[in-house]
Formats: sequence, structure tokens, C-alpha cells
Amino acid sequence: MPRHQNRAAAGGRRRASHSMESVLTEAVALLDEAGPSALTFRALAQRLGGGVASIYWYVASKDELLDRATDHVIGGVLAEIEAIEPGDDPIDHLRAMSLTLFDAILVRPWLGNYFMRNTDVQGNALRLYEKLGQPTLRLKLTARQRFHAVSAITTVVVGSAVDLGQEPPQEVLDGAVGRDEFLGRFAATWRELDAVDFPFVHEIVDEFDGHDDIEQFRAALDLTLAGLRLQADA
Amino acid sequence: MPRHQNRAAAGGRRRASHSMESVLTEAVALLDEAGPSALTFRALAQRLGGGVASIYWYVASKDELLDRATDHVIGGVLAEIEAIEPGDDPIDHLRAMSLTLFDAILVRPWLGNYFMRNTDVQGNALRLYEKLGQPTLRLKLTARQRFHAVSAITTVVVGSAVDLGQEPPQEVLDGAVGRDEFLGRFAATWRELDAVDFPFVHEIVDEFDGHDDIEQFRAALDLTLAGLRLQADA
DNA sequence: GGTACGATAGAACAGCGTTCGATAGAGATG
DNA sequence: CATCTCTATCGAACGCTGTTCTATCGTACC
Repeated sequence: MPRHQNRAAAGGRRRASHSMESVLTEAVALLDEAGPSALTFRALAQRLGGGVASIYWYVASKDELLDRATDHVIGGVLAEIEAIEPGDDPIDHLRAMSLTLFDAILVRPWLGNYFMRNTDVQGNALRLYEKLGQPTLRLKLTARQRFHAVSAITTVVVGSAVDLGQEPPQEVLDGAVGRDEFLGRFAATWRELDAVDFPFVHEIVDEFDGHDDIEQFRAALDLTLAGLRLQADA
Repeated sequence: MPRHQNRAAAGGRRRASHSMESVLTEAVALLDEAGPSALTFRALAQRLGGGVASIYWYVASKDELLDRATDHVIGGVLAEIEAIEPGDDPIDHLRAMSLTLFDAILVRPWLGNYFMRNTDVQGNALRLYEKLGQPTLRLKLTARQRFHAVSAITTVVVGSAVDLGQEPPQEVLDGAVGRDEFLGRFAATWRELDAVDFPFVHEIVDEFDGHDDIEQFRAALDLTLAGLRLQADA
């Protein structure tokens, strides 16, 4: 474990001088630029201008690196979420916070896979969970209902974001194929299915084709919140 | 691509003789017995009594292997789901199907990570999606609402199951530490948090401690379904 | 100056997915 | 019967990964 890693990097060229901060920042940069598969200890070491083994002084394993990197950016999200005005309606507040979290994960799809995986090292994630829960304290619910409500909401947020953000088949990452065309191909396949065996797929294929991810998420969230409101008003 | 892989395995000992079926069955067995990290081409080859490269005749990559293995067991789940009586209430039907799917993923946590990842090779997953959608055709909804509703439900089911099923920290896999004790440790940490900064966490920590995963899922599902019922009755 | 320790790093290890090239066997063809 | 073809198999190798071992540099303290 690193302590007193303050002293700035002094001019030396031979040996690199890191810090927890720089390690996490560069790790996040790699994740952002080229996805999870690009974050390797070797790539990270090269970026830091040092050796591979040095990283292990700050972090015990790749899992911990991912947990800490995740919590590092969740810190920023937490700040955004804390800046939101509570307003009159607790459920509206919950909704606003959820949308903020969703946006953050949508920009960084890898976040969803590690978020809240280990609250021991993910202090910010825990604080965020707390923030998400606080509005429910203003609702007429049992403790169990509050617990379940917040669990349900985080599931919807993270689940949606992860689903939407799973690494696209490379061709769209390259920009060779647009997302719309990608969706269109699936839609085309679906349209060719037997209309008798697949009435539902045919019913919704036009909605699927070129659909908006954010709108889809908002719909899912609103169903859950509507259910919650019903429960609180009962 | 394999064709006409019917002919039974003839008595030869020197060379192994596989089939798509046997490859997928053994792959699933490995996943079930020791989780995703245990499914390697080498381990699978050994189980099949053959060489590593042979597997590549049936499958182009590990991703495809996982997709096919997933769809293989989804086939069974689909049969269970098709056996469910529709009943009078479409939403109850939806609920029953969701619970069946959830149970299946809970037993095989790895399922959630690959389910519906590529409907091209996952024909059963697509059929399951269709089945989940059919009850919504009996509800008074727009096509878009139907699409969003089914998306929301699959997100809740898969999201919950994935969340609950992420590989536990080895110690509970070994049985050295029970799940309750594992939860209890987290609960203990949470209880030590400042009561002023973490009012919500304190409120729900007792619910978290020793909570039942299935109940938690059912609560999330019911919130969504309540919202859906509201929408359909409007 | 010597010593303890925080911090760095190169080299090696075991394991992974994947590819290559060779080849065994069954069925068709002459 | 010999040969040819195509399906299916496999051992060995490649490049990459996370991780560990061991050696060392450089600073702070006595």
C-alpha cells in the first residue's frame, strides 16, 4: 500500500515516478479510448513510462485496478448527482439522479460491469447508493420496500447501460458501419421470420429499427418509478 | 461448419469423434461445475478426449462457443416457458415466464452474461423473446410501449440475475464461508458508517443482511409490472 | 557514511485463445 | 483394387495475458 506518495516526480529520467492518481487516470484513459480489452498492465505501464511490476505496488490485482478505476470516475458522477436539487417530489429526484448515472455509464460502458462490485474499495459507489436511497426516506414505505426499490432502480440503470454498451462488433467501432445500419441488419433478419410464429417480433421490429437507447432506458425506469409511486401512495 | 455429423462414433480409440451436441453439452457441464473461468479450450478438449484445435471445426471462436452453449440451455428454458398456461391475465402470464427465466439464470449465473448477445446464432433466445412479448399483444398498448415493456422486463430479469450471480470471492465457492456470513461482513462494515452521512444505508442494512435474492428480484419485477398494468389500463 | 525502507523495474512463468500444417479415415471414382 | 477427395482430427507453435521473483535505485534518517 502506498503512503505519502506526494513528492512530485523530480526530474529523473531513468526511473518513472507514479502515484495512485496517475495510475487510475491513465487506466481510465485507456478504458475510454479503446475499451476494456485495451487495459493491460503492459499498455498501462508503457503509458506511465515505467515497468509492469510497478503497478502492483499500487494495486494487488487487475480486479482491484478495475474497481478503483471505476470508483475514481464514480467520484465525478457522485459530484454531479449531489448537485441536483432535491425538489418537492422524492420520486422525481430519484428519476433525475438515475438519468445522470445512466448518462455517465452510457459514455463509459465499461463502468456498468464493475460498478458496486466491491464497496470495500468503492467508497464513492457506496456514497452514490446512499444518495439514491435518501429520497425513499421521504416516501411512506417499509425499510424492506425502500431496500427493494433502490435495488430495483440500480438494476434497471446498470442493466440497461451494460446491455446497450456491450462492445459492438468492431465494425461499428471502426466507424465502417453506423449504428443505424447495424440495427437495420438485425431488423431485416427479424422481418424475414415467419409472421405466424413471431407475431410479437413483427409487431415491434419497426420500433427496434433505429430505436433510441436513452428513450428505451427512460421507459424502463418510468415503469419502475410508476410502480414505486403506486406503492408509496397505497 | 460441420455438416452431416450424424454417423455414430465408431469404435476407434486413437482419434476422438465429436459432434456439435457433445461439444455444447460438455461446455455447459464445465460452466456449471466451475464457472466461466473453467471453460477453456484445453479443458474442453480434454473432456472430449480430443485435441484443442478440433473444437474450432464446430465453432469459430470462444465467443461463438459461449453463444451456442447459452442458446443450447436456453432451449430447455424455452420449453419450460412454453409449457406455462397463459391464463386470463396477460401480466400474470408475463410474470410467470419471467420467474421461470430468472430461476434458470440463478442456477446458471453465467447465462445472463451471454443471453441474447447475438440472436443470429441464438435462435432459442429469439423465440424466448417472442414468447415474452406475446402477452403484451393482449394489452392495450402502442407498439412502442410493447417494445419498451418487454425490454424493461428482460433488463430486470437478466440484470438482477447477473448481479446476484457474479462469481463470489472464491471463499464462498469453496464453502469455507457461507453466503450469510459473507453478507454479514458487508452489513457489519455498513453499520459502522456515520449515521448522519448514511441515513439510508443504516435504514436498510438489516434488510440487506441475510436478504433473499429471489424476493429481491420479485420485488423489482413487480414494480415494473405494476407500472405496466397502470399503462395498459390508462 | 551507513542503513532502512519506499518504490521501481526486467525477466521469467504459467496459462489463455488462436493458427498452421500434417494426416487419418470414409466414400466416391476410375 | 488403387487413387483421389473431402471431412474431421490433432500436436505444436505463436503472441498475448496477469502475476511473481528478485534485484535494485534513491531518499530520509541517525
